[in-house]
Amino acid sequence: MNLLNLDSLPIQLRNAIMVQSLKPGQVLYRQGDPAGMFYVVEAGRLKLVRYGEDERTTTLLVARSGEGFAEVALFAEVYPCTAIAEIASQVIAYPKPLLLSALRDYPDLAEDFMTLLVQRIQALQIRLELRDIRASHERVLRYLRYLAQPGRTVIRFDRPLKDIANDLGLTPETLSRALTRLERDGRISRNQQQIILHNSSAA
Amino acid sequence: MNLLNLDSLPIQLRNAIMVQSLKPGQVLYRQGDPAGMFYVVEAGRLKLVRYGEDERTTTLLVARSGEGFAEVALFAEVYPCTAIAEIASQVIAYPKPLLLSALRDYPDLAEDFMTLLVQRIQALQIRLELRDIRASHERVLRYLRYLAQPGRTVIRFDRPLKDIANDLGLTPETLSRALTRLERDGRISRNQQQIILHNSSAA
DNA sequence: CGCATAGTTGACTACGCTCAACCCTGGTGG
DNA sequence: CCACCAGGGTTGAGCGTAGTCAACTATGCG
Repeated sequence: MNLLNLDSLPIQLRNAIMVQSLKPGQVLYRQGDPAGMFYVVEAGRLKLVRYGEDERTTTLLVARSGEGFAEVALFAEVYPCTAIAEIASQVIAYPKPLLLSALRDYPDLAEDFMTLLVQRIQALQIRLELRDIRASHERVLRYLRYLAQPGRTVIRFDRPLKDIANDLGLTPETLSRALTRLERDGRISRNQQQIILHNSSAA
Repeated sequence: MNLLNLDSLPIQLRNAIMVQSLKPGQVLYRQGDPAGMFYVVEAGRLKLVRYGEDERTTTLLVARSGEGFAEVALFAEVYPCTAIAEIASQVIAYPKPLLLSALRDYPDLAEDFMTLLVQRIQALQIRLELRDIRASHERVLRYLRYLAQPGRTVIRFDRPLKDIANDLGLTPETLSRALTRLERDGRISRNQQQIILHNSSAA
């Protein structure tokens, strides 16, 4: 039983899910809206952002095809962040009360969900750890190594560098300079959208 | 049923728990050790730190009396961080396989555990959001407001400022200067270990 | 073809880090 | 009981680096 595998779900939950299509830039739900659904990305890409005061925005998560999000909403009254489609996307919506009762009734499903939560925790911890690296080029390098699949050394960004800069807590200019510096120092190579890591223990 | 309330636990789990005492500075488990236990702080205070390369350390969590930790270990082979007692402490240890099977058997317990995981996610998100605030004094102010109980305006630190500085991604010097600046600007007052927030919507 | 946006590069600024000295407190031992 | 010491906290001076603002290029889309 798996949240991402529709056929494996209990029938009453399976029957209650809905599919929703989103245009690029479309908002799925807003920070502060009553929390009614849990979502899984069927296709496309969404981002979850929190708006602080004075224009600052923090991207809490980028959810890609096959990934779930809004898990926090199951245990809260309102959504703590805003979900926006970065590109055209389809999402599957699970009504909160039904999913909650399914989690009570099916330990397999609950275990699956807990695994999701734990992975989320680990991802956040890694991002936090990244922020402790002061030097921008070192931070970027660590980020790249984290992105690279173990063993592989090539990375292709599927979203604008300026968004990645924001995730890393840098300005686009600083990220750009960090990348050129890493290239100058021979730590990476770049051709068009592709980045190749060099000579390093890819963590 | 509640993880933190021993009497509410199923009997086979209740019988398996162990209490352990720790001296200040003592290590409970180390990053990389095989993950065998989940813990709850009975008394005292522990910190969970990750060691990066070149001396950097990230404090992932400070667990106080009544709080659980090492939840990630239930879904991993090894502990991803090191747990150290900051002061003399007692912890309750739950053997991983027993707790896992209890989570399967008792939906109430599982729900309780999921709530814990979600709270952890939210806390990490808040810390990440804090890091997006560049100006040190604004970051510190937000942190203070976050620490203050809703409605209350007085904060008492129970651990050294240098540790707090590290949590905030600042040096002790910068934190010190940020606090004096906030005081100079009338945003806070200080007397000995106590800080009072002023004139603000305490978020 | 023109516009909007992303990315890059440059010059300047500003803020946090580093290193250093100093104060203060608490603990220890003579 | 006091002298000494260790560690935390504060303050100062100087430096380095990321941010800011600006100009310019490249790319994609209408």
